Parts: sequence; C-alpha cells; structure tokens
Amino acid sequence: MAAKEKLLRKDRTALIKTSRAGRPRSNASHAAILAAALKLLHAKGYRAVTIEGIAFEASVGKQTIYRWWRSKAEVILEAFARHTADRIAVPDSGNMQTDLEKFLVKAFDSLTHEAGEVVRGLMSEALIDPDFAESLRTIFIASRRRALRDILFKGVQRGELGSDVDIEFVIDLVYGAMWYRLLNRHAPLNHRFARQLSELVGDGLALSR
Amino acid sequence: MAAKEKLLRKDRTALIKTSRAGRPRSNASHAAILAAALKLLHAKGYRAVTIEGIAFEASVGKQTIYRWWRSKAEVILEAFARHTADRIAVPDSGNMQTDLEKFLVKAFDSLTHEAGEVVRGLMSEALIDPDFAESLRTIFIASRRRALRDILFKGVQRGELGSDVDIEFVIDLVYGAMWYRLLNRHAPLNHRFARQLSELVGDGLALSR
Amino acid sequence: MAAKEKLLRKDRTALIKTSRAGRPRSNASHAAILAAALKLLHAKGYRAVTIEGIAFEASVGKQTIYRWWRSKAEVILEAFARHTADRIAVPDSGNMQTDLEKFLVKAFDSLTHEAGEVVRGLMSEALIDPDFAESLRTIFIASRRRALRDILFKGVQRGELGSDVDIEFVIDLVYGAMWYRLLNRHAPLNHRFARQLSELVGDGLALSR
Amino acid sequence: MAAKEKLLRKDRTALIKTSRAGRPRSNASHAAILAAALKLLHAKGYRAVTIEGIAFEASVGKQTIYRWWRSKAEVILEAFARHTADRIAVPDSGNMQTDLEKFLVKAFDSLTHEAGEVVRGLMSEALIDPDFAESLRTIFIASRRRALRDILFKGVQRGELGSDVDIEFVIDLVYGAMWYRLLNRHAPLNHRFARQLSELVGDGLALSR
DNA sequence: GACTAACCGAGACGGTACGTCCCGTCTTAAG
DNA sequence: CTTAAGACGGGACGTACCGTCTCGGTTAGTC
Repeated sequence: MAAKEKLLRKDRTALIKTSRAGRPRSNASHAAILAAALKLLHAKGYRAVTIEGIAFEASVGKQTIYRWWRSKAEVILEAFARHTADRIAVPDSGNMQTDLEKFLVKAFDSLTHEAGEVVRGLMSEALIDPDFAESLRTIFIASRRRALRDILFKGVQRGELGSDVDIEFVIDLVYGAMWYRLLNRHAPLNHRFARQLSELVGDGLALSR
Repeated sequence: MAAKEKLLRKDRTALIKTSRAGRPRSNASHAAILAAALKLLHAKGYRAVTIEGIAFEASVGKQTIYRWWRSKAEVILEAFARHTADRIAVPDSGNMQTDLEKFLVKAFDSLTHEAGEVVRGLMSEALIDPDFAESLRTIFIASRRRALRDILFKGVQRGELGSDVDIEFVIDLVYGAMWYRLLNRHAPLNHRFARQLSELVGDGLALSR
Repeated sequence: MAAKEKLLRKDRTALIKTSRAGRPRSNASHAAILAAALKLLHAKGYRAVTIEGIAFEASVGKQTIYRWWRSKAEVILEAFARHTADRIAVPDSGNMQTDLEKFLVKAFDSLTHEAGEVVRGLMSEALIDPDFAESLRTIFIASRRRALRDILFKGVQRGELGSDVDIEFVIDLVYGAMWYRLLNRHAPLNHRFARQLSELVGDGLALSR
Repeated sequence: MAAKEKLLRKDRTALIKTSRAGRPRSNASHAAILAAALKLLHAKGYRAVTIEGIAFEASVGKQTIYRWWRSKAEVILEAFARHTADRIAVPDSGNMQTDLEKFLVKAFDSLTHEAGEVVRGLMSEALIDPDFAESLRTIFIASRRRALRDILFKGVQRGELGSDVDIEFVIDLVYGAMWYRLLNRHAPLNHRFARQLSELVGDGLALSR
C-alpha cells in the first residue's frame, strides 16, 4: 500500500495496535452512515450521492465520515459489499460448465437488475482515484476472481479443463467480457452470453494447446 | 440519440443545413481549445482538467466551449480522437493470427505508455454520464471494434476462422480482456497477453461449435 | 495600504482603471447583500450573522460576497455606514460647548439605543483583524473624528478654545471616554456624561496652557 | 453575576464549601494549561489560539479545560493576569502629576511592547461575549481603575486636585484616551501622550469648576 | 455601406459540494 | 471524581467549478 501522510483512524489504530484511549468508535453512527449511503444510492443514483447528503441523512457530522473513509466511493463500496457479501455463492453441481453458467447467469442477473449502476459508479471512481482503485481491487474484484477461480480449479481437478490452462487468463477472458458489456452497454448481459462464455471455457479451452 | 431540449450549435446548424448570417465559428479558438485540453491532460492528468482551466489556458470564453461541446469529456474525446486518428491501422499480412497479434501489441503499447490514463478518464466519465457514454461508444469504441472486425472477417474469408463463429462475441472476448486489465491494472497489457489472445482466437476458436 | 496577494475585484478594477470586459457587477445583488446583512443584524445580533446566512438571505452565492468583501465585518460595516451616513450631522448654534453637548447627546443616544451592539461587534473584529481595522479606521472612525474636529475648529475660530490647544488630543479625550464606556459598559452614556465632557472642553481647556 | 444553568467546578466547590471525595484537581494540568496558553499566544497570536490547541500543547484533555474555564478568553485572561500581576505598581513620589505620568508611561510601554496584542484580543472577546466581558471588567479593568484611583485620591488629599472633582470621570478620561489609542492604533501611546494626560489632570482640572 | 445576427473574450452570477477547523459534549479506561 | 484521549453532532469557513448570464466588441452575410 502506498504511504499516506494522513492516515484514516482505522489505519492508525491498526498500526498502533492497542489504542484504547478516547471514546470508541460509534457502531450506531457507522451503521447509520452505511444505511444512509444505500438509501440514497437507491433513491437518487450513484452520481447524486454526496458525502454531505449521507451525513445529513444519517444525522452525523461530515467529519465522522471523513474520519473513517477516504471518499464517498469508499463508503458506498463498504455499504455495497456488506449488502452483497453472501451473494457470491459458488455452485457445485459436479460439472464445471454447468457451474460456470449458473454462476454467470446469477451474476449477470444481479448486474442487470440492481447492482449495475452502483458497480459502474464505483468503477468510474476507481478510474480517476488510484487509492480507491486499490480498495476496489482488494475488496470487490479480488473476491469475485476467487469465486471464479474456485469453479475453474475444480474443473481442472476433475479433468474437465486441461491442467496446462492458464487459469488467470481464463478469468480475465470471462470477467473481461462481462465488464466490457457492463460498462459499454453495447450488448446485454443475458443467458445466451453466459452460455457462450461457459461453452468457450468448457469446450473450446478443454482442447487448447 | 436522446432528445435534447437544448441542442449544441453544431447540431442546430447541421439541421438547418445552410448556415445563416452572423460571425462564423472561430477555427483558431476551436484549435486552441483542443490544444489546451491536450496540454492540461498531459500536465496535470485527466482528473485535474476542468472547463474553466481549458478556457483560461486557451484564452477563450467558457461559453465558447459550452457552445460546441457538452462537457469536458467531449472536448477531451475530440482532442484525443484527432490526436490518434491515424493510429488504428489494420495490419494485413495474409495471416489472421499474425495480424491480430500485431494489432493488439500496438494497441497495448499505446495504452501502456501514453493513452491509458486518458482512456481511463474518458471511460470514468462515460460511466456516470449516459450522453457522453453514447459519444464514447460512437466515436471511440465503435471504430476500434470495426478494426478488429476487419481482421476477423478476413480470417473467416480465408478459412482461418469458422464461418459459424460469432464474430461480435469474439470481439467482446478480446476487447473485454484488454479493457479489464486496462481498468483494473491487476496484470500488464504485454506481448504475452497479446499472444495468448491471438492464439485463443486463431487456434481455440477455429474448431469451436 | 498593505500589499495583498489576493485583491478583491473592486481593488483590481480600480487599479486597471478601465476594466470593461465581462459581465458587470450586479447592483441588485450588491443591494440585496447589504439589506440582508442589516436584516440579520437586527434579527439575531452581530455575533450570529454569518457570511453563509447573508448569502442565503440575499439569495446570492457565497462567492459573490467574497468577490467584493473581505469578511462579514466589511459587509456589515458598509451596510451600517450607508444606513447611518446622513446621521452625523454637525450642529452649528454659534456656541461650541452647546454644539458639542448636542452632538454627544445624539451620538450617545444612538449608541445606547440602536447602534451600540453593532459598533461593539465591528470593533471586536477590528481588534483581531488588521485589515479590517484599517477599514474601520478609514470609513468609520475617521469620519466621526472629522465631525468632532469641525466643532472644535469652529470653537477655536470664535475664540472659545485656545488656539494653542491640541485638537487631536481633545478628540482622543472625548471619543476615548465615549468608547471606553461603550466597550466596558461600566457606566452609561447619558446626558450627564455628555455635559461633563462638553464642560471639560469648554471650560477646563479654554484656560489650559 | 448572571445566573448560570451550568456552573463551573470552581464555582460549585466554592458553593459547597468543603471539597468532596474523588481525585483532586491536578495542579500540574492547571499550570500546563496556562503555560501552553501563554506559549501559543506568543507563538501565533491571540486569534490563532484555540481550546483544542491549548489542550494539545498542554497534553491535557479538552474537558479538563472546560471544567475549569468558560472559554479560551478566560484561560488567557488568567494566564495573562498571573503573568502581569505584580506589574501594576503605584508610584508614590509625593506629587500626583509626577506619579500619574510615571504610571502612564509604564502602562503605555507595556501595552506598546508586549501586552498590546493580548489586551486587544481579550477586549475583542469581551465585546461579543457578555459573560467574559464581566470577567474582564472584574479581573482586569477594575484593578487598573483602582490603581489610578489611588493616585488621584492621594492628589485630592494633598490638595493637588479639587475635592469636588469627579474622580470616576477623570479615570474614564484617562483610561478612555489610552484605550482609544490602543484599540484604534491611529496614534502612539508614547511619553508625550502620557505627559499631556498628566498635565490635563494636574493643571486643567485642578482649577476647574 | 448599414444592418443584423451569431460569434467571441471576459468575467460576474446563483448554486452545490467540497474538505477543514473548531466548537462544546460525550464516552471510554486508567488513576 | 478527575484525567488524557479522542470520537461525536454540528456550524461555518473559504474554495473550486459548475453551467448560465450579460457586457462590449468583432466578423461575416444580407439588404
């Protein structure tokens, strides 16, 4: 992680290890901020959410937000991540291609019907803010890659995928295609697309090299 | 295109067809604005460029910018597009895989060494501004897809790619992977990646379906 | 006047002499700001007036205030000065002591019943802000001294005051006593005090030296 | 004294008379706070001193300051008063005018070279805070008036000043003139001014009435 | 050759949100 | 019960830009 002149409180306390002095962080405020962020996100869309708006909605001082998060994107990311934490279930039917298709259908569905705008907003921020880009990579991107990696790895173990296949490359292919359509909106993230990607991985790459 | 209450001058004059009386658009100002945008882009990065900054740098009234462009992103897109217009050359060696690899290597190189930050900035804007998203799609994305489509289409004609292959899907795969790495920066856009993608298209998909 | 890195617009335009470019200053906004300042002053007292409050009350952007004034004190000073411009009438009965007493009674009355709190507020600001202190001296203090000087000077001409009397010192004495009671509030600014001061100047100093 | 809903600890303990159980007030903290206040006063000027700054500088909790003082002005007043407690010596040469001049020269000197800014700062606060105004009057103003009153009273006893002279009025005159110059800075508090005031009191008023 | 219309530079305008400072209060654990 | 520490809700600050507006002035084509 890059060195920061001005650490957030949570980073400072993490460093100092046992910082017990002073009034402890308010869980109520923490929760209220995340709830307010989600509410505003729903009500007005990513773009219209502001730190000031969140603070007002959560009946919280702006400083309390700035104490614990670096930007509105970080707040929204945490709110969104909590809200969807348990949703990245990895199916396990015994067949890689089936699992992959199921997994993608579910992801596409979520992105199409609810999460799409938020995810686009978060990515928008990451593209102009390197600090947040790292957060997004660590918290969001990495966990999705891990889920996909699980599916593919099981495929390798079962012999459905050649053991010489570059799994990270395959992940880039699949998620790349997904993000490309998510961001550009030139084509839908539908069932057909999920099937095409699953078949590519299941059939096309099975024989590769 | 979405209906707008307030058309830009270029749209209006395009509609009316024959330009009417009055002082004509200043080419000098037009050029100065694009030049200033590029200069600021280089000097301070996408995020720090503002309409006000461009106007000041170009010694131009803000209104003159708003008369001809909808946002700073549109200005930068035009400046950037002009600046790289002739760069999307499509190689034609007689072999699809070779052409594809060459094409990708060149694109990756440009994105890694110069254009990356600007392209990320433009995409950032497109993600929160539907109007600009359409501009980006029309002006930037579409032309790159066309170039790639040319290469693949020639491959089909030569029999290097099955005629039943879904070319648009292949384009999504290739550009998806590229953008995914460009945006997330979790892995480099290097020669190896170009080769992997070319081989996938050349070998792996040759037999598909 | 001390050199300033950041000149106010009025200072800049004064320097450049003929600055005609750009939208001219809005008289309506100017007047609305002063009116709002006075209104808030009345309604909530000096301390509770804020730039933000004035801007809101005047339906004006904060920047518009900062463009033309350095601080809320400057705004209030201008509003207050306009509001009381014609009030510093110099009586001319033909007798210095009578004139002086009348003049003081009127001033004391105003300070006791309306202006006192504002004047205390302005002085409070001047005491911690050298820039404003100069404004207050130039705009407020100087004009009151001039009025008193007029009265005393006429006294000298009529022979009611020795021509060797140090008029500036007498002004310091009279206004000093007045401010001292105004600021410390340890004794009232009443008719008796006005008479004591007038007698001092009329009798006591007539013979001095 | 005005009725307060929330008494300071020192007022409470004074009322209850016998201090109760629990950890006693820390003299070290008390001293550290006053020292820190003085240090910051010197280093950055009255305006830049804040409760938070004092607390940090003194390694003291903010609450500890609020427990014993009402505002930063009260802290600074106490620090300043202790620091200059023994300085208000009343000279006694046997001659009122000489004593007065000496007394004023010393006061002017102090105000010109060290205390001026602090005193202006304290007065600034008193002008917008009635509670502190009372403190300043009680602690600061009253003691200086007492000293001057001593000098004048001795003059009356010796016959140097008419017994019918309104001493409080004379005090207002002398201190008024001093404060007026101190606050407005339109003229210096120099030896000449001290002499003028002393002569006024010694000569001018001796004969008056 | 004047008229007229759209352009241009400059920059003021109302407004939104920013990120910071400091206020005075509160909530901990430690003494 | 005090203390150091520091989080809290809150108010205001002064700034950055937004997109719009209003000036004086410029530069064509049309009457």
